[in-house]
Amino acid sequence: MAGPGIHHFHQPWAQLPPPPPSISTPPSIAVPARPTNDEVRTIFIAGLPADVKERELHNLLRWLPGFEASQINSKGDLPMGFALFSTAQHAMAAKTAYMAPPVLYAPYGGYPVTQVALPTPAPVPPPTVYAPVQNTKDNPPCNTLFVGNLGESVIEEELRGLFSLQPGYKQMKILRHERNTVCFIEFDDVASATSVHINLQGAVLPSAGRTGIRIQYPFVNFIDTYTHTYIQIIFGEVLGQKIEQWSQQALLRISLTG
DNA sequence: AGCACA
Repeated sequence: MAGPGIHHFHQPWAQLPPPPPSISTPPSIAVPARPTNDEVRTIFIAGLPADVKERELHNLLRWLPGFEASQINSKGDLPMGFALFSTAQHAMAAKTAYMAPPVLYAPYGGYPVTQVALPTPAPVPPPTVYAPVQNTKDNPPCNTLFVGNLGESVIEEELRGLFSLQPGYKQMKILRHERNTVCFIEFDDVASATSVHINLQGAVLPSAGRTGIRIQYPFVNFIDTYTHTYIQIIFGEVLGQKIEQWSQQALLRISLTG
């Protein structure tokens, strides 16, 4: 359901002249039809993906207090977003909300959980048999390993017993499928994962048959994905004039329009 | 080759 203000402000906004295509000429959008006392209640958002949808911008902003409406101007080469708030304070607060320092993605650690003492898996003697493994297509190193070629008969306790003893081990997840089983193992850091990647490559687990396990880095490295997802904020009294800048990579640039 | 947790 749409916010209460979106319908109310749709008409006046639609009547505005189309905002100019360039950042150098600010649109006169902060002149809503309802009486104001020259407050700046509008936030200007640049750096949006070229295919951004109105709905996506709305979903991004709708939770912010005082949010009334948003719209996208796709006339220029890059889309620009505008968001209207009920007061200047709300607009300011919205800007501040996106100023929050980046939350570095912490796998499995994003929210508080009650620690449950799991039974420590029985330690498994280090594998003595190794089989050659072709690992032609691997992915960039990260702190998590993907393990395949485990066979159908692999015993989870054996997997846990082996990997949980490795230095830097954090946790692992085993995915059992119809015909094969894979698992992910998270370590404290890339170095720990890398040494396991090297040392246990091709290890033959007693329960896994005669072929060695294949250790790879996963397709998707969420740590990289999230730590490199910055939101850049630029404030400007005049649109496009940088006054304060934060972060290195831009997903969004949010300015106050005047 | 089989690739999750948010």
